[in-house]
Amino acid sequence: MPNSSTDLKDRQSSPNTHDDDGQIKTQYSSFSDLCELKQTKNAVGDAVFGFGALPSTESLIKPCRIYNSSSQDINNPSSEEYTAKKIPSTLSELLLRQPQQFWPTLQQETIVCPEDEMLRNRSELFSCIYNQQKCSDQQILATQLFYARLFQPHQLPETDKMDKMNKSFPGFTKKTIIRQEDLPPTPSSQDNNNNNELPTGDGDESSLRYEDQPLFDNRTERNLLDHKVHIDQNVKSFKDNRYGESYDLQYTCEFIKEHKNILNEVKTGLEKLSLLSGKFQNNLGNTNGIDQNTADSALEATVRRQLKDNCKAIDTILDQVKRLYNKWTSSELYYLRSLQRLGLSSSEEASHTATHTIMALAAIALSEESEEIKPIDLKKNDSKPKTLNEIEDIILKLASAINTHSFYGKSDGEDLTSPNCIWHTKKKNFSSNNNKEDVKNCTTAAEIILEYASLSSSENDNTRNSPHSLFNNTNITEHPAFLNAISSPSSTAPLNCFSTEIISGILGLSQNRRKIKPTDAIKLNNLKTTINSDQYLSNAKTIDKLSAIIKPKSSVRESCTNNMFKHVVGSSPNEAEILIDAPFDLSTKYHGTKLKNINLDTKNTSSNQSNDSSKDISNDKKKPHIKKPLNAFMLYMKEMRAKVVAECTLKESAAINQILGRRWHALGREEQAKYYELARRERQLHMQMYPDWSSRTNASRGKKRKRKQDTNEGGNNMKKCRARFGLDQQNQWCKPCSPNLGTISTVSNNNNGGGGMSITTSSNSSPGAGVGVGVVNMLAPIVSGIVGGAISSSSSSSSSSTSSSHTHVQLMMAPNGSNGNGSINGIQVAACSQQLSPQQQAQAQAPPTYVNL
DNA sequence: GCTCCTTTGAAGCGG
DNA sequence: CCGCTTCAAAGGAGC
Repeated sequence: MPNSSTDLKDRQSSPNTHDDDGQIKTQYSSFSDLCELKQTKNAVGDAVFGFGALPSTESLIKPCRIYNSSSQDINNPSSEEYTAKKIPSTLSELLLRQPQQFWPTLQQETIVCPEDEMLRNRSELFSCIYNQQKCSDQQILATQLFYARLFQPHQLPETDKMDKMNKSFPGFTKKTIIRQEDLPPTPSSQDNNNNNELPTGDGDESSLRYEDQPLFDNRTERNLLDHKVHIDQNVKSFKDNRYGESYDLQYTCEFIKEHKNILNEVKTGLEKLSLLSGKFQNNLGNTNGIDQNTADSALEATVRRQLKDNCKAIDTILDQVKRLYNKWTSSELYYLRSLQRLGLSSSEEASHTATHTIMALAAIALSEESEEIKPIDLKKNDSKPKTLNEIEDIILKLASAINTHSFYGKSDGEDLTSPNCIWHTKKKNFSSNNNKEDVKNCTTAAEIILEYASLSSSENDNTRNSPHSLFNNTNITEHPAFLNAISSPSSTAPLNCFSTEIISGILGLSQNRRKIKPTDAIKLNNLKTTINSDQYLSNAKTIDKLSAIIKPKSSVRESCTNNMFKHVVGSSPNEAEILIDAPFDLSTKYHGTKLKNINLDTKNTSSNQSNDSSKDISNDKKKPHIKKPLNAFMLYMKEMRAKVVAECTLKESAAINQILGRRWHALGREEQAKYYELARRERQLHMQMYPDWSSRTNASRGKKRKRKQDTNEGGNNMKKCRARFGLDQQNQWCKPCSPNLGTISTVSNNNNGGGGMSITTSSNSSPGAGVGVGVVNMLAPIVSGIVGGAISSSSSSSSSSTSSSHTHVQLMMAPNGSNGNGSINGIQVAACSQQLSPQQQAQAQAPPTYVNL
């Protein structure tokens, strides 16, 4: 196996080796190492990955071949070596075949140094993913960045980590991703919202020069700079973290997102470039007839030929970029879904670094396995494409293995003697950190309860008397949820969900978070989770006993155990219906803030332990709130918000959302379709998890019932434009909002009525306090009616408002054609309603003027 | 600490 | 079926 004995630490000192083909084979564990390798000549690649050329489509799309071998026998199917070292056709095949080969568990008693093994295994997987691909040096660098980022933190002690990151990331941001001197000369200094000064082209002599014409305009550069800022912010967030642990997961998620963002930017840039090239070609063709000069014609012919070639090259690259984007999208999806299935959160507070790392790696590696994205030409040659669940199962299996390993492993400096207490594994901060507060926090009532439960559970199984046998590979504790729970520091883990997972893991209830159905599509069978009825009963008794003990104690225990035990007990076939309300916050799929909130809520209650009287009341109130699945736009917003925030100075979400709304409409159909598909999956998953849930469930709880009565007029008008444009863009406020500025917007009396132009209005028919959420999408006739004076509140809730709605209309071009909803014929109208004074109403009825077109 | 703002889309409800 | 309302996310701002 290639590099099987290579340690990442070694690689830091000798960063690169080459295989027979001269390809970079090893990994770079610091970004500065990567920077040294930078010899880019390809501006496109630089724009994509900061320092490398685009990977070829084939190299990144095709399934990874494992274990190149020079042996002749390896190619002979009849040979023993072939059998032993048979090259799996795909990475997933390899992963499925023998996970222990990569992530050995303690069952393999030959393990002497789990840390070394882990590092080796990681590097092996890495090799599996990329070594066999025909990548040039530059091509592989980009992905190496990702892996270096993933690998590095685990190898370094806490203090070294910080130093290393401090050293590596600035180098990374300056030299690799952005490296301003590497940016192509800028024709003109373009200001941007981040006030980044672009280089004027006269960089230092050591800077690398592009041989080719820069393919990207200033905007791309600006985006790259924004990207740099974003990275810097991430670094800052890393530094802010007390323990230097959380950045890992954060980066795992954000790195994928960053890849996607950059690819998206590149795609946009390429599309523009393609367009410009086409125009140039056309212009060239037009002038051809005018200029009869032979020499010029010959030159034009040459130029035209080259332009044609360039266009072809651009299209090819564009195709590659799109495929890469899909790949990363799939990776992200697999990763997040796998996290979700383990009950883990992508929040920064989660710190199952090893688990997340391997899951991210596996997700990336398997991103080609999906039938949906696998190119046709590859489908016929390779093994059967994996379904989403199959891919996730592979990831979970790997996570299971790595968790078993890391639990005992020395990756964090703990010794090999197994911990007696699963909550204080010496991992992370509890024993090594002197922060007493942490120790105090980790010893919550819930943890004690769970520990007791786990011990009780283990007592029921004689095979789990010894620490090692406790985590026998075939017993229930192999369940990744359980393992993850174990490997996570309980002071930072989200208590409710996390605890539920643990209890379920103890009980061997692999799918505790939702009602178990025979038709359940999610399969965890290959996790070898075993449940027997005796075990269940004994554990159920334990839980009952615990509940009895705990209940009178405190509200925190009430709140902590309420959910946990409800689900555990509810997992009984007889009581499965209790699971209907099993709490699972879908928001954990994409970021853990909600999970964190849950956790915080729980902890808050813990500070109020004396409040026994409110126990019953809180018990009733503790009904879980299952949120709606995100729709396509919401998914888009989540993904793009950070980018928009980085690009502009606007702070308020309302304004950001407006921009996002416009961008959403400006999005191509294909792009939108991607989010629609994602949203569809979300809904399906949500339906699977909560078959009995409906949005009415939430509504009936009366959590946030909106007031329907409208308000005293004017009260919130100021707020509207302020929300839209922000305080620093008051010149864009409408007249009612800003009497001094009075840039009254367009009052458009277009009577298209849905004919040639579609008008999307965001109008609160009764602006003011009450109808905050009552944003109504009105169609063109309504707007026309409003503007034309036939003013009637389109919303049923605005009866008391005596003043008319003024529609603030903005026309903007939508690059895509008609989509039948938001924009037709490329024109889109965004409108916001405002309360108008009588004068303004008169103005509103004046002949239309069009602005902002 | 709660609510509003703002966006789009999905779902539920009433007519 | 149509139209309206609510709620998903986000975070600054106002109360």
